[in-house]
Amino acid sequence: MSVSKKEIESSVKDKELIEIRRKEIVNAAVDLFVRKGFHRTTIREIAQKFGMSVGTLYEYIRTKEDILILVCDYINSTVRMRVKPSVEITKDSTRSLKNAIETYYRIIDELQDYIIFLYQETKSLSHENRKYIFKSEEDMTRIFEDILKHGVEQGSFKIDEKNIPLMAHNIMVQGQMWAFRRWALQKNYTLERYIETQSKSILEQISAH
Amino acid sequence: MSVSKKEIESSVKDKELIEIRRKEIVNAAVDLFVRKGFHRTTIREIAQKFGMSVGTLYEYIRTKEDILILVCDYINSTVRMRVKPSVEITKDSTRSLKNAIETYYRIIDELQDYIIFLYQETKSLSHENRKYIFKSEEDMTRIFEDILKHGVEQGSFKIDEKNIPLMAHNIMVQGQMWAFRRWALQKNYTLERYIETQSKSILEQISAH
DNA sequence: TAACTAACTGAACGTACGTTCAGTATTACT
DNA sequence: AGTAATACTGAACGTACGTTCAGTTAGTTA
Repeated sequence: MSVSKKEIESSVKDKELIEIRRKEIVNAAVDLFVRKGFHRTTIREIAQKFGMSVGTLYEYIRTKEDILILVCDYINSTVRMRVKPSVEITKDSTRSLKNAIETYYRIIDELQDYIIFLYQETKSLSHENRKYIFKSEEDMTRIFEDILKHGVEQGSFKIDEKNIPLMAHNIMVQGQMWAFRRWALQKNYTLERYIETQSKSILEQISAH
Repeated sequence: MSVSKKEIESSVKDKELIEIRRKEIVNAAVDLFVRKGFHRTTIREIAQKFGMSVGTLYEYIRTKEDILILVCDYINSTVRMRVKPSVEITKDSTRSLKNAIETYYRIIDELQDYIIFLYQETKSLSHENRKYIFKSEEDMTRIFEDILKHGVEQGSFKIDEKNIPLMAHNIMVQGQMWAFRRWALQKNYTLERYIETQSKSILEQISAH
């Protein structure tokens, strides 16, 4: 689930309390970060938002960046946790893939503000912490890779072994695009149409004719 | 070319001098912004970088955001100015498209730091100014739309009229992805291979079999 | 009930940085 | 030469904000 949560230092001893308070922090921060951006949001606002004093807030984190890590981590695991259970590798690879795409794209639509936030604020993280985010994204990519691989083995898809990761990235980015290009896409297409069209053209590329 | 340059107020009268000084400002700022991000770069650094005093700098802009506008605008027109002359609509639509994709993707590779910067800092612009950036991006999209349209008319491509803009966006984003997913892609593929594979799968989707 | 500890408070600290402004240098005009 | 206008300078201003810390509250132990 969460990758880095446990690695952020805190001066509070009670592990359970840390868990609770950090959830409160994240809940308050996500909202503000997404609306105003990381830099424009102040510690004071975050603390105020859920009725905690600034001093106490600092008992649960070391720096403002820690909050950003918590938030990025939270967003990532939210997406992943929502995608994973609805994805299944069945015998009908085409159906599996279509289903995975639809699920993922719908979740992106729902969480589009979060997705855009990740695109924009990842760079505010230190090198070390950015790696966690990338890793998490690679995990997601692997979900699609697995479906593709399975389809190739079954003979439903025809993709050069070496290009499977690339294809997986394409599928993901074409979903995320729905969020970060919404100014163009959501003016001209409905989500349903978008999913349908993109699915079709993805399948066209890989189906073994 | 530049969209907003002329609309930023300046207390200096000499139009030509404004042009010159702003070029200096942009040159200094682009570099710093790309390396350190907009927020982390200070006015002082920018001024110092090309040996101008802070006071004078402020004769040519009103706020720090003005510099960001100038820089975003500069990056956009750089990309556009480099793509446009090498794109041509010939009788051989397939060749035209392949050529346009290769040109665009190579430029992205060269300017990848700039592309990533645009993705990340556009949000720091006010709503009004963001529209300029989007508009500029739509101009680029239209280049690809035109090639696609032409190919459809000629019978080389088979795309539903309504999906041409979407296809154009796909082509562009699959290029930009080379920059903002470099942590995954550039580890596993060379630029040449990337261009080849992506071109092929794009053409596969749209060629009239 | 005294002593100790853990959790919490918010005023105070320090500083970094965008912006201004009083003053200087340079050029143009009369 | 004297005046005015334009371009330039950088110290000074103000403030916003991340972080700290001396002190309070509440709970636990003995």
